[in-house]
Amino acid sequence: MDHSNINCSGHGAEIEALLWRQQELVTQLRALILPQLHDVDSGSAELALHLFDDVIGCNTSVVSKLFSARGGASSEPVDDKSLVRKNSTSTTTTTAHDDGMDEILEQQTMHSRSAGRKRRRNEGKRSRSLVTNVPDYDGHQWRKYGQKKINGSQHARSYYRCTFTERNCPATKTIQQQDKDGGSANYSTDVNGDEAAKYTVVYYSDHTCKTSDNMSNNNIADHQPNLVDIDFPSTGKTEIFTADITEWETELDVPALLEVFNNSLLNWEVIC
DNA sequence: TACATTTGACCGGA
DNA sequence: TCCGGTCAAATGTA
Repeated sequence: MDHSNINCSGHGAEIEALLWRQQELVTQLRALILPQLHDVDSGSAELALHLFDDVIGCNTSVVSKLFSARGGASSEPVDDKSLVRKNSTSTTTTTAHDDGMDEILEQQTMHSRSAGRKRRRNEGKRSRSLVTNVPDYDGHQWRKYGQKKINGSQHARSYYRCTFTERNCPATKTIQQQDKDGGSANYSTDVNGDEAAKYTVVYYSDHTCKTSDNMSNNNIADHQPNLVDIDFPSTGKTEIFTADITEWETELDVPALLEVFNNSLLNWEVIC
């Protein structure tokens, strides 16, 4: 891509938004395909997961490289609070009590608690928010570590972290079902005409566990991808991509998949 | 028995 | 003081 052709001051924001939209759609496609693919061939599912993550990673890099020169004005959907959070060094001072043993025990308790606590909140972490009907399966393994009733919301928010925290994977996510009375726009209808609940999913940080976990369990040597030719009419070129689709392409009903994408059931939104 | 989930308490930022 | 994110003991489950 010729970066010089991108006018960041003009259409930059629009291009950036489109790139993020693309990324969210790929994420959506991943969530849609992987569960089906996993039932057919877990090996292919793992490879597809890796490919999807690579695509998303490439997209993120493109956005970062193209717009990093805009003085940090990237519209990457990060947590707003992180932008206004000051770099405070103040610490909470413990009120001094003179209650002998009780105070010592209390201080020890307080110390052990605070020492065990890691950095609070998701300040400074990258975040990506989206709305989906299928919040659970996104190709990663999550462990729920909390649930909280949120003010003004009918449903509690669930907190998840990556199962592989022992590998220092910092990825976390929150899932919150959208309120039903917030208008029909927040609810889509499924194939039966029933209202399908929509969930706001916010991902924090990136997975650092996937390469060691997902790929190590599969014999990549036995999983040689096939080459796929894709024509680009705009450039007149034919690019060769690697993909392993022969094993599952017959299992997936592609026309139905496209129809689903046109259906409001998968009306994803990007929350910036 | 090991691992996952639930849930009330704790903590820190606003 | 309120609110939301996290901790960790209790509980559930395979």
